[in-house]
Amino acid sequence: MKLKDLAAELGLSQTTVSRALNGFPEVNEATRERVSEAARRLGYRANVSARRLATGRSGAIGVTLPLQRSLHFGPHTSEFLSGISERMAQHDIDIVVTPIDADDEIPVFRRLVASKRVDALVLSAPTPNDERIAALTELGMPFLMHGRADNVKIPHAWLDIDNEGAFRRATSHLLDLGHTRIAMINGPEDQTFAIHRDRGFRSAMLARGLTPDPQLIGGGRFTDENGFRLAQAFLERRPRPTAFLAGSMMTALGVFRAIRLAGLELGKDVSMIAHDDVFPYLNADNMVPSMSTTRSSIRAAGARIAELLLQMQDGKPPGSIHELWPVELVLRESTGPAPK
Amino acid sequence: MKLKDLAAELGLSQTTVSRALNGFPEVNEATRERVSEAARRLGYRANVSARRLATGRSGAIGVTLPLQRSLHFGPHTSEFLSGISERMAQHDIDIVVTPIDADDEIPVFRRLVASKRVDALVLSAPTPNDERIAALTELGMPFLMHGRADNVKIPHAWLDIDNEGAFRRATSHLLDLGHTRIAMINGPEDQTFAIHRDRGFRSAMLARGLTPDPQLIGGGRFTDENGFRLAQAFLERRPRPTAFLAGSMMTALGVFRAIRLAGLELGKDVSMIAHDDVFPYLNADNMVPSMSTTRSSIRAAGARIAELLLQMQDGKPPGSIHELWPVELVLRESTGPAPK
DNA sequence: TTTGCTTTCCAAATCGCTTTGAATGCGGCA
DNA sequence: TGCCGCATTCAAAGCGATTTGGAAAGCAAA
Repeated sequence: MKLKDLAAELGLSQTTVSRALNGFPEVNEATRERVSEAARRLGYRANVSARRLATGRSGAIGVTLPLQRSLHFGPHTSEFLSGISERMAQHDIDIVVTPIDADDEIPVFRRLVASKRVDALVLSAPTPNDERIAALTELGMPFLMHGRADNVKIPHAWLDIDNEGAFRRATSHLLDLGHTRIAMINGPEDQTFAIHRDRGFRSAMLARGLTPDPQLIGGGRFTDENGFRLAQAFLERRPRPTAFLAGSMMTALGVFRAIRLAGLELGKDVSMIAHDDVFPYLNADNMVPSMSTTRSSIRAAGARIAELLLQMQDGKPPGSIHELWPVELVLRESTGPAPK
Repeated sequence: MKLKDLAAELGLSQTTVSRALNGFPEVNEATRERVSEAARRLGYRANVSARRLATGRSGAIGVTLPLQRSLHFGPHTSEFLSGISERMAQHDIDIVVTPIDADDEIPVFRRLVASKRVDALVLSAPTPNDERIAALTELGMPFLMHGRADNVKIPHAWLDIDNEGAFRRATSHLLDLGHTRIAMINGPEDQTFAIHRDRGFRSAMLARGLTPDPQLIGGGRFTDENGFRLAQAFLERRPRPTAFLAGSMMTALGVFRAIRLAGLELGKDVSMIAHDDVFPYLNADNMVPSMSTTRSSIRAAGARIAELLLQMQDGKPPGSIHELWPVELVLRESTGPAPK
């Protein structure tokens, strides 16, 4: 069943049928109704390839799946994709996942652009001087950055959460509770979100006249293993830290284990605040003790990114799209007053 | 830069250029070389929409992202997608993720088919009488099931892991260690993989003349919360179970917590074997105690599925594609002899 | 009746590729 | 010389939509 058939069936021209279905004003309402009804009845759907060729737009947006970085992007993927795709499906826009080696991103972009495979891209995990921004801008490929690159002057769209503010507040709270030896288990050092968190942590400490102990700061992948190793090392220092900041729920699990293994009790001997991206399968509320977190739904971010991309397609200039989301601080049982 | 331009640049016809680039035999090697060189130099890439329209194939395969089921599919997504997409990228085939409400899958399939958006689909999480199989077969849309539907006679392609065998072996091993009160924390009861695991568990028990205690069997989502709740309830029974089988690493985390909270030691007072899909961010080896697992890489499954889909596109009949992967039993510290 | 607008619909061009069917050049053979 | 077969190359016809530039019909005003 193609447009031609449908038009023949209705005794109308392809033009009219096409316009009727695509909501053009110059077609009689009665005709439009008749056309839609027939389309529904006969199960007609426009061949997307043909439409894409004719309109010059691919009707798809690309989401890069960084293979190397997948170690820390991993568990986030499904939530993020769900958020984006649910919204896009309503607009009949495809989500194409494109695996990318961190090594040769730019050539891949070049190919994507040349083949007109996607109308826009969603990038993740920016570094401070992220060179992808310049590359894509030059190639004329619209994109939205999930996160922020710090030092890039080129105007571009981004959506980020307030990592710095979140960790400043979390740190301040721990300081309020009397903790002074606070350990920080951050993410990969080259990522801006980790840098921002570090900045928030430090500024809160400095505001109280405290200097963060570099021996109590670690970074790396968001794996439980990494959390465990770092926490274990930190706990061996004397005086030992009385509180932990963890960059993700995965690392928090590892820290948790290290604390227990050291014979300490979380929420009493040691406090912890972890960042929570709100995974449905790993709930901070249901841990024992329940985990205090800085919370921001990555799924919601995905949905919003979809919305913003749609606006960009409608002509909204990328340079005007900057969203910085506040992060909730949710206090639960894993934080308590510093032991005397 | 389009085909026409490239052809003009070279002083050749579009036909020849197209054939040269697509590896047809009837073009002179010298010409082909000249064409490829020019294409490379000028950064030519075929417009995918045009190609798709001309060939009638979409050059994309769809991966359904079940929104409801995402609770247990969630953490697997990125690994699975990476596996598929890495392989497909080499063939210039897009991976389109399609969010699907469990409620109205069939209409979505119908639309997918009508719009010729994808050439094939990957389905996940089958139920015993999975009605998607009949629907897609009728619609003429090729697909590959990740998992198996039990009672469906229609020939179709699938790749599954030997859940029954895995859990039979795991159970047998626990029995060998002297455990007889074994608790089982399975997945969602309507899913075949959960049913198969249950079957493996029961058959191993029955083979030793033991009847599984229905009070020690639970199912549900693969969340740490669910694992925790069920394990806690099971541990309150008397006599209490001395061993656990957990359906996923997420539930295992919950079970772990419940065991600890009950003042018991994993690997000594209580044993556990969990199923491990090999997430890079949650490593059974690095837990304390390290976790004995039934292990099967979901990423490898994704890669293989991509391979099989390619074979299907080359004409291999779906009914001939059935792969049942063995599952490793990896013994670590979480399993020990049953306490006296 | 003619003219000038709307409203509604249409024929044909176009998007950039693949593919069919035919043409060209050339050496070999009768 | 003339014909055949082979290796190459080409012109043009699709693929199925959108879109441009009218055209026909209906109606009001001149």
